[in-house]
Amino acid sequence: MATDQTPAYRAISDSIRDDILAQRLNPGDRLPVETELAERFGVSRSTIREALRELASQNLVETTRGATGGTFVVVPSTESLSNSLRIGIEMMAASTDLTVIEMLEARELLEVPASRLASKRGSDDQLGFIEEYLESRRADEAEGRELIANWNFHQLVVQAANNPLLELMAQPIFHVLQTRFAQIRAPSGFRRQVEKDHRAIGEAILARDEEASAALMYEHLERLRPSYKEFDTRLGGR
Amino acid sequence: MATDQTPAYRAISDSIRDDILAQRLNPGDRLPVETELAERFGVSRSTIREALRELASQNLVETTRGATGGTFVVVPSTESLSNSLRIGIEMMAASTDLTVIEMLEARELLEVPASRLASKRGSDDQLGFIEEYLESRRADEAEGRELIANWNFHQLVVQAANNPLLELMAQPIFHVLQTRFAQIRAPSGFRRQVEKDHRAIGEAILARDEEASAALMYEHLERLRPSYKEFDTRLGGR
DNA sequence: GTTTCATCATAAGTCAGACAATTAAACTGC
DNA sequence: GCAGTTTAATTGTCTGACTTATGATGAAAC
Repeated sequence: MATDQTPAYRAISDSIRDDILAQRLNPGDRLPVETELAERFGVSRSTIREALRELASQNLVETTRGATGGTFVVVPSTESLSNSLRIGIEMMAASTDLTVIEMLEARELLEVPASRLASKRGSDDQLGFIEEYLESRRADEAEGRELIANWNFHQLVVQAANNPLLELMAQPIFHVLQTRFAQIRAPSGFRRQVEKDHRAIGEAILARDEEASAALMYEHLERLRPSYKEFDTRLGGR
Repeated sequence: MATDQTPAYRAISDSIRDDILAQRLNPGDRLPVETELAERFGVSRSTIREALRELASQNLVETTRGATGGTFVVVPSTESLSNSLRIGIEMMAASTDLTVIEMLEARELLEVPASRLASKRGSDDQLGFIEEYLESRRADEAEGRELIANWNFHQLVVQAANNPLLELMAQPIFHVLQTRFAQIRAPSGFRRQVEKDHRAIGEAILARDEEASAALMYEHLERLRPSYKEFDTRLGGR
């Protein structure tokens, strides 16, 4: 006799997830309280709670305590999704499943078009942020400050491309590469080159020159490739 | 006095997640049994279990029952990650955060280079699968069968590109589009065109003609765009 | 010796019921 | 009206028990 196999909490979280995906439950909706869910599904409250924890960590629901509390369906933000994806990619990168070269390839694939799209349809505000960034970097450099927020540039470009999926995918890859990279002191010549590239790309975007910005982004990432490769092997990379 | 705010189960899952990401716990490692974790963290077993459910649904750990059971750190498979991502994208698409056009844009961004890469470095096996697919479709058509497994083509191409990240990202987007699309009966002329495009792309890949396959994939997706757009508005899309 | 089967030990899965903590709303007194 | 207090609702946590799945162990059969 084939027995259950899948634990009740999993079956329940699957069932509720289906309800959400099929839009029988919509963002903002409040689920019944835990005791009622327990009754409905014919299980104990602990089991229900375990099911809800699964849904919560998939960014499908949120719970709050107190009188007006409860469990609510949420629409996952780009940020929360991006974060989950980042963790997954980090794990894959830590095992042998994913090389730095592959990450760089994917990054190029996303950011070159992102640069083009940012030039094409970035809002004035978004381009303003890029301009601000360039200016603040110029100021930093004049005063001999180190690079702190180079973190921002690629993020700003991708955001300006105005496609949430692009942001969602590019962000985690960039973050993982950046984190690995940060463990090693890059030679100052390298960093200067990065600054220079960023400025050139940024200015092309500000001039709304799609092809130039894409080409410059491509060159920039290609220039990065050997360095990443080297740092990778130094880290005992694969 | 600011009290806890974050529940214990969250704090604990965060803590264990940190251990995993910092590689203090590695794939294959077994966590202590629940009762021992409970002691260590000074909480009850239920709280530990809720923390573990969170980690499990992020594909960071797996639990099995029985004598040799326990909780094990796993490296998330492309498939499980892809699946989580799909759900997130589905949710975003169901709310107003993500349009079909944006998905199609992202898809083009991924699949055009994927086609190029597949031509360049797809293994003989991978190209063999594509060939098989084309043949089976030809057979279907000869016998007047409907399209069943057109589902496969794009998947095969992306896999042949041999970059796990590409697969990870392209798959969910494709799947979400496909699911939406499937609700509507496409005119047979449209489906015939799709078949024709697939064959042309596939043959270019088999000939290892990078530029041709990329160009054909681009044209193919561009051809799809107005149809998706139309179907989208018919569905009350945004 | 090897195979087959029953038993056992171990770990997760589930349950019931209680109490604690948090939160917003309702109430009270001024 | 307003400030402070009470209260009700809901999740958070604990305790301790029992159930179920599953590999290991050892005994019996071949």
